[in-house]
Amino acid sequence: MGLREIKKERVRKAILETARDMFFTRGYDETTIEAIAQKAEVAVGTVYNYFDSKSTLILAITAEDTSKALGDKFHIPESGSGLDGIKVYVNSFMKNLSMYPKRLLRELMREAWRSETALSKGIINQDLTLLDALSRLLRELAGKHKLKPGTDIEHASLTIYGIITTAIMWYAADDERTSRQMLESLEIMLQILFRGLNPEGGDK
Amino acid sequence: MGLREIKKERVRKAILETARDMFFTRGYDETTIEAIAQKAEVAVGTVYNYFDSKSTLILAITAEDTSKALGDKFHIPESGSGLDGIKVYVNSFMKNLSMYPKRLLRELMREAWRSETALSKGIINQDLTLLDALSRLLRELAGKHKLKPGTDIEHASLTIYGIITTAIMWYAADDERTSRQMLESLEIMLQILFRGLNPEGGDK
DNA sequence: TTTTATTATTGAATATATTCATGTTTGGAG
DNA sequence: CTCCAAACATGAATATATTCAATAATAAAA
Repeated sequence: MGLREIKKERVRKAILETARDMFFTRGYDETTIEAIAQKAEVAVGTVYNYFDSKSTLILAITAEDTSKALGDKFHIPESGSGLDGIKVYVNSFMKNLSMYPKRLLRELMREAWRSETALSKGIINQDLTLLDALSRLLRELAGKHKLKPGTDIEHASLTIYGIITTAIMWYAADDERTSRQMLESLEIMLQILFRGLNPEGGDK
Repeated sequence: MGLREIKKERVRKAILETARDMFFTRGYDETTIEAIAQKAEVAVGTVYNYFDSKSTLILAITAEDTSKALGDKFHIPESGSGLDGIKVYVNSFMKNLSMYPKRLLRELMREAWRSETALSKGIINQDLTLLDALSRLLRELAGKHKLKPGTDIEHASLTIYGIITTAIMWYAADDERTSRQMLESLEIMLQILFRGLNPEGGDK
């Protein structure tokens, strides 16, 4: 790696860390690009050489966090129902989330919808990691006969994903709501999903 | 109503309709407040006398649509499962949504997260209508013994709400996805929810 | 009708993300 | 070592949401 590359890495990291710091303490809206540039000791234009936009910056920061949080730790307990398997997984995801100030979480939700084609970037993309992990998990559960046979795995993952997303959204939207409360209602919703809503208990 | 009131109504309506028009044709980001003001024949400042911000404008417009769409038409078919009841309801909600250009939908999702306390305004608020309607619906279904006894109605509504929201988000995020596809996968997800994921078919 | 107070309108001023023409640095070729 | 092209950095210029002090219109009082 030449000097040029090294410098580039250094500058990139400086911008990223500075931005992260300021976003977490002051919030996204209150942090101007100019302030970031100043603290990172580069020009405004330089920030834009490294990141297409302010929202790219925050997305880059959080994407890194997410992939770290989801990366390793998900073990399915040998005993226990499918629900237990999911819960273990979801917990580490949520623990990561609760590190974020709510304000920032909201600003993040907002910015995630910014990219012209949201699918390729934005929140959806970050969530592809989650969705993917979920479907791997479900497939594994199905293999262990812990899922109703014939279940459409892709859609089941998407359903769980939707439930998780909803829990997060309500958590983020309401300053009063604690992460414990979020986890509790998430658990109830997952229970409902596993039990089903039909009265007979069977297929119907 | 004095002249003042009448004028006020007229101006408000002019701004709203002009904005609606431009948002739908050019998109939110491409429509400047100045352009709206010009077309509505008022000054920029006047727009701000009526609406706190640009995002307030789009939210006002869509909130109106939503409440219209949800207002009346939801009949629960006498025969049929609980799932059928939900589907009828969800369909009119979705029909309304598919009137929006995707671009605008995305911009809307974004702006909905803007208000400082998202719960009191924003998307969550619009959705309170939906959520409320869902829980009334579920309560009615429970009364008719079309729901598994002992189900936590509030959380069940929230679960369905989450599934709907997810379907909408994926629809909005992906230009390729048709509203038919959205409805199809929504239906599958609801089916999964009603059947449950546990293998035994029962409570477990 | 004239005067006064309240309410509404106005557009220039402000703040900030983003662009871009210009200048500077770097790694390597001769 | 000198010079060149490519890569990088810079900050003034641009665009646009939002604010606000000044002006105008309206309703009520005299």
